[in-house]
Amino acid sequence: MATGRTHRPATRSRGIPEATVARLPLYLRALTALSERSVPTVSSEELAAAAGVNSAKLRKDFSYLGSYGTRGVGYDVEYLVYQISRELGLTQDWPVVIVGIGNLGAALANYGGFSARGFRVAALIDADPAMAGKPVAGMAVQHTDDLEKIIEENGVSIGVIATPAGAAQQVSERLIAAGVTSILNFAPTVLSVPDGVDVRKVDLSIELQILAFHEQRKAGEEAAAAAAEPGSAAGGAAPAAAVVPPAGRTAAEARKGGPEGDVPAVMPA
Amino acid sequence: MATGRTHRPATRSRGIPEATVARLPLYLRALTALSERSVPTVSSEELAAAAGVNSAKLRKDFSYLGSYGTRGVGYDVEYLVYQISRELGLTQDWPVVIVGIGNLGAALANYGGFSARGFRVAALIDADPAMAGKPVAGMAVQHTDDLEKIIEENGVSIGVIATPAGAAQQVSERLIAAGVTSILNFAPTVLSVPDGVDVRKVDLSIELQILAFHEQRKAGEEAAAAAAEPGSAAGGAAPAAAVVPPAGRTAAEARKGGPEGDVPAVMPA
DNA sequence: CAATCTTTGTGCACGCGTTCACAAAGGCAT
DNA sequence: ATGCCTTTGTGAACGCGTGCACAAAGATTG
Repeated sequence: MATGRTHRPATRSRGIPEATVARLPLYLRALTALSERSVPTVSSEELAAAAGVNSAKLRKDFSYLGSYGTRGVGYDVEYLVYQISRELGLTQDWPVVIVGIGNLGAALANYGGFSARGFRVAALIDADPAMAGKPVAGMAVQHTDDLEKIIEENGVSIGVIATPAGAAQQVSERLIAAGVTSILNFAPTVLSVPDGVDVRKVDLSIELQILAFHEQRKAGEEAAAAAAEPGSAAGGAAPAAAVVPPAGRTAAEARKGGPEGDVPAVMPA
Repeated sequence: MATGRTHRPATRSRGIPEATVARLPLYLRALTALSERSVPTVSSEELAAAAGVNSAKLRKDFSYLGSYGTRGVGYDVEYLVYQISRELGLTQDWPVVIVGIGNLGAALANYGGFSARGFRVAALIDADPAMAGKPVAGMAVQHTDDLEKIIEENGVSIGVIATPAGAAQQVSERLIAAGVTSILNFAPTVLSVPDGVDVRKVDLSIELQILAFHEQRKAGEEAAAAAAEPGSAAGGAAPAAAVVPPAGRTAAEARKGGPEGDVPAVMPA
């Protein structure tokens, strides 16, 4: 979603499209489930359904990895699990540090999804001296002062930032200076990082806002449809305070008409 | 990222590209920061830098909303904040429910990002009877039995799923049946939902795996570079257990060669 | 009022990702 | 061994998103 830069064209061969890489974990999860049920083989159609994608897309994705299927039969589940794991680099151990042990950081530390699949939480780091030494998820929280030492001693190359927004940029700089080259950022800020460092962003607030947009659009369409056909019921859920704008062009007008004084102070932070 | 279907072409006019919608919250955040600093206007260049995007892209994004800028000057911050808020539907109140009050659910309930920006946590719901009544983030957890009632009474149209993977599909079905039309899914599962329901997915494990892929690729390139120029230092961070594969074509060979017996049991769940 | 300078809004081209549709490949039954 | 049937792997077309580059628009200065 938010990888800082396009990856340098060097070593362009072997280039697996970014979109494909993003789907490999999905396939892997579906395959793991099949593997646990001892299913020996799957067709692209079945696996695609399980992963929630188009079967043609899945086949094309796999074609970037090599020719792993058997025509007329499908894919060997175990073999594919191994190949994708290897491709994603999950056959090796990835120590990660979590910086910022607040609500979210603690939840992440406790989250099973980390420890599974080759990721090992090497350290929990927080700037609050009161947190230092306190156990979270069975591990003592360490102070930010030791960040560099921790990174280097554990050979950490992946960092997770769960600090408040204000601290995130500085933390990222320290992580990077200490050797981290991949960052998963939960803080609601845009991190600016040097080339060669990958940043992925997880932002709850943004996701919700995108949903709100679609929600509003649905409500608008529904209102328009209801206006056209007033007899029918309201359909889905009625929005709470359905301040549905007159549903239509009103955007383009109004603008520039009112002075800037009419702008209500919208939302705190 | 994971919106189920392309949105129906009906009411295609006004159609703001999905990619643009996804960036609007970013712009809004940057604008809000400027607004707090009482900055009256911004150029596309400045704002783009703050949001971490290309300025041409930003201008094109804004052009979908209308012509809100003043040539030679830039954009009026307050006015733009209002316009984007309205476009995203943030001028109205969106009650949300969080289902699954475990580690993550509790952290989400406490997370400030929800209450800000027009989203109000209407209820916390959990299937564990022992949780019922317990206060989390200053709010009593309610039992799943009352899910439908809660949704309807509060006019909730956005649901957040933070349950274990096994429960997610069923929860989503109940939410949808009760009237929810947008879901933010934190459970590591593919939800299958009817048309007209938007699903967005946040999956920590997937994000980490994507980072691992790039990490591995960087390590491989670095090893290749080091091989070519053995005198230089290792550059960035040395991967922990650098089981760097012979760095090259090895993928295409080996396959089909070994029997399926050599596949190690990779990762638990 | 005219000239200059800044910044927007957008036409255009390019590249990536998705999807269709089908030939090639392999298993399986007869 | 031969033919049929299933499923893969991929060529090709299409559409979306991105970024360049520039003309139009407005402010500002003399």
